[in-house]
This record gives sequence, C-alpha cells and structure tokens, in this order.
Amino acid sequence: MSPFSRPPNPQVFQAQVWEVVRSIPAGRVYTYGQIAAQLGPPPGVEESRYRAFGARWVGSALAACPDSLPWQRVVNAQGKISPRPGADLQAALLEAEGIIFDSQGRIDLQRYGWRGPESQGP
DNA sequence: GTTGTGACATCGC
DNA sequence: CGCGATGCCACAA
Repeated sequence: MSPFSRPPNPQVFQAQVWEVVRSIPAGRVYTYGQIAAQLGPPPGVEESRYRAFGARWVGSALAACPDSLPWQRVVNAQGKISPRPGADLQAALLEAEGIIFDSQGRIDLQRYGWRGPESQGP
C-alpha cells in the first residue's frame, strides 16, 4: 500500500531539503526526485532504498516547511502539483511567477524545470 | 496495543 | 500516453 519510511535523522534531512528549496529561482520548478538526488543518501542509507523513498522523504520535509520558503516551486516528476490542501494556491503562485500550465494541468519541465544550482542558464 | 494514513518515482500493460 | 501496481515505515489518535 503505502511504502513510507523516514530518514535516519529527519531533522537534518528536513533542513537540507529546505536549503535546496530556498535556492530554487523564481519562475522555475524543481521535482521531489531531483531534490533527493541532489542531496544524496544520508549516511547509513543504501542507494537503492534511497532511490525508492528519497522523494517521499522530501515530500514529508516540505509538509512542515515555513511559509518563507518557495515551496510552490516543488512539483512531482510529471510536472504536476501533488494533490493536497493548498494545491490551488500553489498553482496560483506559480502562474504569478509566469509559469504556464498546459491543458492537462502540467508544467513543461523542459522549459520551466530547474537544472540545479550549477545550471548555466535557460 | 491496533489502526489509519502520509508534497513520490518507476515500470509494465 | 494514461492508468495501475509496486516499494515496505513511522507516528498520531
């Protein structure tokens, strides 16, 4: 059913996730999986396990994020906003940043997806 | 002590 | 290309 788990040190992991989210430029989106991949597995966590659950850990970390974070710039790998209370607000905030949704409610990650902190630009 | 439930990604049909 | 199954844990009530 629901394959969940938690990182060995949730507080630290959460702080790292927030730091990454804080660095996402306006008008760009980042995915849960990319955040997880950028952070890499915490000490003691096997690569395979992290690959399976890292993205969910990121999601959990964002569930309690401060309002000061641009949390709206984090979407799933399909370029969609994950269903949850506040999803409508998230879409509105992204549109306010100039991000366009297609007819299926998806964001074109090729165009708006952030390539990471070291990306050279658009 | 038991039960319900969570911001995901990937693969197969 | 969309939909369903799979992964297999910790915490709050």
